[in-house]
Amino acid sequence: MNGKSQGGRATLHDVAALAGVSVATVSNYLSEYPYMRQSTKDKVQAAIDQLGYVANPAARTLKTGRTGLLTLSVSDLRQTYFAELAERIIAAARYRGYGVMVESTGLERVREVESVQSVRRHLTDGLIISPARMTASDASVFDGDYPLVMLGVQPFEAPCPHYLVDNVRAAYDATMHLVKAGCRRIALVGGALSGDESSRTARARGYRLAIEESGQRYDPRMVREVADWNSLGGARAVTALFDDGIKPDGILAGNDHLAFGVMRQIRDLGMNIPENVRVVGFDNIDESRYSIPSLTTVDQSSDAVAIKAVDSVVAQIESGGRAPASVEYVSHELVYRASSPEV
Amino acid sequence: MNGKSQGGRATLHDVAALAGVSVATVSNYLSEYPYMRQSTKDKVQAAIDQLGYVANPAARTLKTGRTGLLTLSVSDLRQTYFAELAERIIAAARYRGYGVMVESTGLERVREVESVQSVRRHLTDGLIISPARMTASDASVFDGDYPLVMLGVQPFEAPCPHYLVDNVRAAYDATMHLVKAGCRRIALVGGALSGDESSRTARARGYRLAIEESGQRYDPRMVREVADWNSLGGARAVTALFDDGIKPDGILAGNDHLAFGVMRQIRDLGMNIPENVRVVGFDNIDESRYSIPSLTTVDQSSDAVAIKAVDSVVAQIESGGRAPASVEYVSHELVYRASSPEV
DNA sequence: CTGTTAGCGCGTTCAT
DNA sequence: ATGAACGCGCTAACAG
Repeated sequence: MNGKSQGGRATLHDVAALAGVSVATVSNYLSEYPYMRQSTKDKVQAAIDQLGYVANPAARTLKTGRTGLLTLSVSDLRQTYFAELAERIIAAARYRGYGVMVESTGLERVREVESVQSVRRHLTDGLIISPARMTASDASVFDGDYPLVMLGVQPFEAPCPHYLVDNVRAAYDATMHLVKAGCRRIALVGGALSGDESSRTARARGYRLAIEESGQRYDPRMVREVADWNSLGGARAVTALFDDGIKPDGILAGNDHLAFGVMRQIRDLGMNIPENVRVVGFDNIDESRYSIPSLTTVDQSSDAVAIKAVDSVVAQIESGGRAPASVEYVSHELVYRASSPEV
Repeated sequence: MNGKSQGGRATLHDVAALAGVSVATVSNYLSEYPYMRQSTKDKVQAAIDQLGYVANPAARTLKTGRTGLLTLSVSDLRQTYFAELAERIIAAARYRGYGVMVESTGLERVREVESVQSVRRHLTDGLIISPARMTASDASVFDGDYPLVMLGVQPFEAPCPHYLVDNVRAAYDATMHLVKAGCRRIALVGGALSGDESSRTARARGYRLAIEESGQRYDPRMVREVADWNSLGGARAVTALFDDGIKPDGILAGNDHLAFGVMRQIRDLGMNIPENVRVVGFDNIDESRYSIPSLTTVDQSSDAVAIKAVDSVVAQIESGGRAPASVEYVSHELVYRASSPEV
């Protein structure tokens, strides 16, 4: 009862036996060990072909401690931003020879915490996580020296490399653009005035900064929180604004889906974009190029984020441990389109 | 130099040593072996807690042959349909105790074929794949008895359980709805008149069937192929139709994104939806509920697909092999909204 | 240049 | 009810 007979799967021993060499030789061949006679190589390759041999990754992992897998933990793949990010991270990982196990946590704190287990239990070699509900009190799950990269605004200091867009600055820039374009009553749809530090609160701060710096009066009623970040949420926020007697002439939306709804409602109220109301979104998702009108939006270069994140985890994996804490703001850029042309 | 000392990770031996029992006892405890003295259990648990012991999945995999992972292979997560499908498959797998490694193949045949390797090499326990570019000549990559589920229309017979929407029927139903609503010049944006069997060709057949059966003249110029399935592609197809002197009063789009672009262009040409032109989409993505006007579309119940797919692979994994070939059409349903109300 | 051997950490007999 | 010992398939020393 040798390896070959059970399960039909050939092992290194089977290959070695068939080729008439030792297992070490086969292993050497597979790791492209240079000092080998061509005739030996040929024999081994022939045996491999004949048996259809493929190495058992579990055995390799047990020996080397590497799985060749990364974990990506995001809150919801149905959010276009995350889908696009995941796509790019998978591509970047693939390019470096890694597979990606994707965890989706549905904005639930417990599941965010649980999603860390895959690395901690060594099911994967490293973790890229963009938590949305974890707080400083959960930070202990990041104890350890496993490779880790954090993405997005967080209410705590990440004990690892952390890549994010400067949301305060991005919202400031977007708001300033509206100011310069002549808007005097600028609303923020999807910001948050209070609560744990998040992209929502950061954007609200940037918005406020720009409003005050430009000498306009800051009015908290101009900032609308939205529960569901889809078009409907955006449309409803617009309705609420007008119902409250506030008539904005410029609207910054928390993401592009909200902006689509905002634009829809503006038009349904009989106003024109950008003539009566200018609209700016966040994320620059593919669809923002094709909306009516096409959407001016803040590009967060998720492509750059993906590459930086993967490069960093992979470097950590190869160096055998956690990299020191650091914060890097990836560049953002306002992409001008029809909903609020450059001035 | 016992296990504990290297890498800081506790092993079964460390736990056994600390608890003063043998490794087998600890293993028994972990597998909830019933015949055990309470005092022993307590000692073991105490040692586990003290050491923060977690089993090494690689060693377990080597022994049991199970990884607890599935592979999901789709063409592009940026396509909303796949993002939503992936989200649901991850949720269904999670519910059954499995993780999901996601492969994105970017509509490249080679990468689709490569994505099968993760199961074949036993990196994961089973594969759910929705290939878009593979042909019958690639079918040999599915040789073997590894757990496999196929999704979507394919130009070959899948050697495994296969779940898909009856695209011919769905397109037929959608087209018939337009016919019954009084449309006399119905166009198909995103169909394909020739080429390998795919959802595009199937939908074109269903469309044609309905047109001919309803006594209308079938005109191939009414079927527009589209390279990029986004709003812009849909808008351009509409422009092309009108440029060719064809003035449709009903348009069936290959997916919702195309439909959004179709609607945009219709409106930009000064026509109203649904008064002048009715529009129907495919997929029922979240956004279709919020568009202007909201979109009548074919729901493919990707939730049902996800659950069936995961249930099937898991059953195959647990039974130790490939399930026999079978084709199951999951139900589809026309969701009526403003772009073409029910008649 | 190639072969021998000792584990990686766990599950699982078989004794006791 | 518990322990001893082997082997899953592979890699990495080291020996020759």
